Amino acid sequence: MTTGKGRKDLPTMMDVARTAGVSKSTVSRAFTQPGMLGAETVARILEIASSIGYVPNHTARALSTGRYGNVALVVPDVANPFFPPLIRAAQMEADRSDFCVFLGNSDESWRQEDKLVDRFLSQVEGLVLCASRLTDERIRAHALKRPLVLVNRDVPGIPRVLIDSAIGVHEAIAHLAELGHKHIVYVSGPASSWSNQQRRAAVRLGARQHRLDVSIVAARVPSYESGRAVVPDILATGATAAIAFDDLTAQGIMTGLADRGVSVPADFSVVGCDDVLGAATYPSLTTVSNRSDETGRAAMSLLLDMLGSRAVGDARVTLDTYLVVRNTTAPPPATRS
Amino acid sequence: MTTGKGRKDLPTMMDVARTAGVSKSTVSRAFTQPGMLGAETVARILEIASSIGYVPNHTARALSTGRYGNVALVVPDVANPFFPPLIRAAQMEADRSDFCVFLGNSDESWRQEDKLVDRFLSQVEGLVLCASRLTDERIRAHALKRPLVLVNRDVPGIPRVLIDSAIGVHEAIAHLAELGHKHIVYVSGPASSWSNQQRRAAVRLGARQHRLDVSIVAARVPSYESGRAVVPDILATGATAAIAFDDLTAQGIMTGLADRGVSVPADFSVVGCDDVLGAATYPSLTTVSNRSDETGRAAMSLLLDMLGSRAVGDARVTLDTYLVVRNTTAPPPATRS
DNA sequence: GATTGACGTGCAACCGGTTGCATTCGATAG
DNA sequence: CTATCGAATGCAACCGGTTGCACGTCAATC
Repeated sequence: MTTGKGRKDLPTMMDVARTAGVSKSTVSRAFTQPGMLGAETVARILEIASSIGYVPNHTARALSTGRYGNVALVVPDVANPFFPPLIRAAQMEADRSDFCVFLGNSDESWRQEDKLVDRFLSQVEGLVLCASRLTDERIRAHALKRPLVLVNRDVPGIPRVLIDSAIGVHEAIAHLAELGHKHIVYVSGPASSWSNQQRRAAVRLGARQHRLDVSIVAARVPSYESGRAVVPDILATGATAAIAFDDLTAQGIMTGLADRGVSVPADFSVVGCDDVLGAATYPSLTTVSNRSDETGRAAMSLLLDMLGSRAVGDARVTLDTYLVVRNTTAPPPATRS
Repeated sequence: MTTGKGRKDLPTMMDVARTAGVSKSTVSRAFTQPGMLGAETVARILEIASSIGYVPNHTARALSTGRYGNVALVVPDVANPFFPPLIRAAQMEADRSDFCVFLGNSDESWRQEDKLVDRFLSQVEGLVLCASRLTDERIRAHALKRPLVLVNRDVPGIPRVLIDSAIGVHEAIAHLAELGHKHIVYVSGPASSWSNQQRRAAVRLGARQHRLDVSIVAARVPSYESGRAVVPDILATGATAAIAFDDLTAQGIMTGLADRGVSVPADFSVVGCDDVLGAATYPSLTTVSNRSDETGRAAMSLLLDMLGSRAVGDARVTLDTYLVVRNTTAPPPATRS
């Protein structure tokens, strides 16, 4: 009655061999090098195998060949909407090559991440670390043991895939400048984030080129709440438009503005980053889109290339971003009428 | 220069044994049954081990013990916002017991799901299948080989964790009735979905109890777009409030209503399901919340219990839902002064 | 002083595959 | 008729651990 247990006794290669009247080796070869065997032998073995529900044991195979057929993917927070599309794409890419993927959630902690990597090391052929919290040193140490690909983390010598926000941010600034804005504000994310640093720099540069004033307001963590919380600071700058570190922050800002009777985009323009919300906000959010799915796919693909012994050298893939104009940007109030 | 390769040669147990001047077995025991060895022997071995960077090989251990230390988690779509919190919670729960988790994305296809399960079988101790697309028969077959827990899928005899929307939906209806609504509409999701069937039934029952008229409008797939698309149908029913299959659909409906100049909640009330958007919409969405994270935790916990040989019998865990009132519900226009 | 037992450790088989090498056998060549 | 060769298959070692059992040592017991 109990449903527990029932494990272990999966049929083994010996079971197949015995009922087929051949040796273990032959069964093995029937699966791995059918060409080496007689055609009808192979057919018979496969037939028997599937009839008794035999599936080669991944673990045993891995032990003897060293080819685990597994890879690991580690992210800081599965629930952060930026990651699911990335995870999904990486997943499917690995699947195309019949790899199984371990998922690790570092919970924003380098200790946890280090623990996970160690746990994974002995059963994967390679790993992808997203926005890793580890030190360069630890990353290099791990990369010595197994092929490693980084996402949004730039460590020279380690293959990495980076989302280059510069282009999209420049487009956003050009867009705002064209609408007539003269003073904008960048609402920054975590100081330690590579992406944040890059975006802030891009805003500064872009603003200079378009002769816009730029203020910086710090939202400690990237979230809806913190976006909502910094609205007073934003309004205090006198700016007429904001570029937020990410969409969640932008959305919080929109709510905060609405609470104060500031209408978007009539009175104030808002631009997000990451495009994780699609057109789902109201008004729908103008944002810098970055194809996080493509990022995941590229990283996994790069890793698989390394596993295929195709040397990738000091790969540094960057992915472009682009502005998606929706309905939260408009000319500043002063320009009207 | 190339960063590829560098795999394999992780230090082995023999390496440690050799430099420690002991046998393989002793090293093994130093890790698994330290109490059986001399205290200083253990200390020395562990010291040497960490100094040469030795970590026990998960795969080899699994092969000889049959305890893989891995579990698999399969979902139809990682990118569906309902799943990430669930995945995250299941992840962390497994981690507490030092289990690694494989993530599988069935891509809404039973073939893909079946393939993944077979791939996982030989390297996991058990698996959690979320909203499985497999037939009862296949599920039972797999459950024979490895402990299996289902989420939002009700197969008698197989342990399962189900989100019971009934309570939350009833609360929602009571809430709408109290506000003075007389005619509501349920915007349904996929016909094949267990959750959808349950929610629709709950709406029907609740409406009867509160003597409300209820119409059903079908949104084929649960998405922002389809929600937006069915707005004309919704308005055609003459209802003054809608309960949507999920939050994405609800959000699409809100946008569709706004496009037509129908103001929420002044002219029309909207209630979502799943609470995946938090308070991030504007106006913030009243919704039936369901703690998908707790669902993931419970399912993984149940699986681990089974692995611990604690028989769980024909477990059928149901999780309650509850209404979260935010700003998309208000009295119907007619009721107002 | 011999017996007993606890303790610490080594030996070797085993988990379920893979693979280099040896073996068998029929066919073709000489 | 025999030497040769290639195709098909078996043997056994190995991957890196785990674990039942045997062995040796030393102290407590009679």
